[in-house]
Amino acid sequence: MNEEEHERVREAVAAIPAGRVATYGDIAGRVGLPSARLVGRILREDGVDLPWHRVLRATGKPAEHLATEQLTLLAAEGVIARDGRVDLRRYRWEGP
DNA sequence: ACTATGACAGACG
DNA sequence: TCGTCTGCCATAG
Repeated sequence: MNEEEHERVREAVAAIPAGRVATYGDIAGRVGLPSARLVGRILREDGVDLPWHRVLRATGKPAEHLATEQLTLLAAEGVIARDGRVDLRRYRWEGP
């Protein structure tokens, strides 16, 4: 991993509008990373100061250890979760 | 060099 | 729709 990619991932995440969400895979594809796992790794490192809570799994469920807080933050922006799962068809951000 | 470990995703039954 | 299995790829030990 190089700084170049970290930087683009941060931009991509920062670009997600409030009230919308994206999946790890969406971000990976958008910045050209080969695996969605890498996005999670990057957010684990410098996710601080970014709207990381707008990034979910492809299933609409957040990562286990973050579930509670992440869903709270999303709810505060109007993103409602059903049974701990967000409706991607409705909130997914497809870019500008 | 090898194995285990994840903020993951897609295929399958 | 859900649980499981397999592929994924950088890191750590």
